[in-house]
Amino acid sequence: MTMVRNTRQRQAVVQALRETHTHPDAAWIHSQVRGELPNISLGTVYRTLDALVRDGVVMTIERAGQATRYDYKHAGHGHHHVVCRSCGAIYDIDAEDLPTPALGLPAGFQVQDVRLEYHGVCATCAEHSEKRV
Amino acid sequence: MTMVRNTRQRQAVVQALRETHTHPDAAWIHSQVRGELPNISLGTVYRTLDALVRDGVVMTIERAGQATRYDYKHAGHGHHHVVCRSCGAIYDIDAEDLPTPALGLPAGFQVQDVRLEYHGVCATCAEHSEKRV
DNA sequence: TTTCATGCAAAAGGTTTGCATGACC
DNA sequence: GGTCATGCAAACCTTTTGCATGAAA
Repeated sequence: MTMVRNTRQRQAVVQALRETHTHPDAAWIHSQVRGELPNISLGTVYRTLDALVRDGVVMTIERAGQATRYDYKHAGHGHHHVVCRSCGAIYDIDAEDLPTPALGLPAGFQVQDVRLEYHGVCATCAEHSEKRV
Repeated sequence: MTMVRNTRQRQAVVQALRETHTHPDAAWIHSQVRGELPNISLGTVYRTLDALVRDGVVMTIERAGQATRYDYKHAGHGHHHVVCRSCGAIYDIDAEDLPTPALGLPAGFQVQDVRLEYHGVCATCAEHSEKRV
């Protein structure tokens, strides 16, 4: 059994994630939590986020060269993500028919997280690149 | 119209991606391509890969803190990915029933790529962590 | 010949880690 | 009191970028 201590730092990080409706990165969470705990370190934020991901409380949206974005898994609120490659905006879409079946998984693989992401260009960015031509 | 030059470096990167059945990262591709072009730089590999992703020829599998893995999109061979969080292994599963519908997308969003990923722990890693307890 | 890609090396982030200190149980 | 988390700062790794050179069209 993994022992997890209920520190004030951990509480603050969880609270910050719960309250926002955006998909913040570690630096944003850090600056946010500093309002309450001015001395909390970025390292602690990262360690806490890692633990939350391992516990299945939080999921990540990862993009090469960009900061990982974190998303609190509110109960009964399954959704997937739409990611704009141009500006990095992330939208939520409801997961009515989640594709959880996953036949053909490797033998013995234990699924912890299913992520469905639509990558492309949002309307605003598409307009801008049209104008540029 | 974007002008893309057909350089030997570009050819070599594409060939390396076509030939492998793994999901290599930029460093692996670099060392591989060096067999033919000993002076090719890692920067060029990255720039080429970026272009290939933009062109829709290649897709990425991204993990925070880990090197991005690249996957050549062989025609008529749609598949999704199974990612082991412990050892980083990536498996392919066929995309028989791809969840491409995506109702509820933001207005005007142009989808370029749909990625469905199953994250969890592979059989081998699960065994090892059991033994450790 | 003009333009774009390359190589090199340095810089820029983001994330992880070691260690002494402090907080939790 | 023992153990684990924290803060700090340095290290690490991946990826990006500036610039002079070289190769494609």
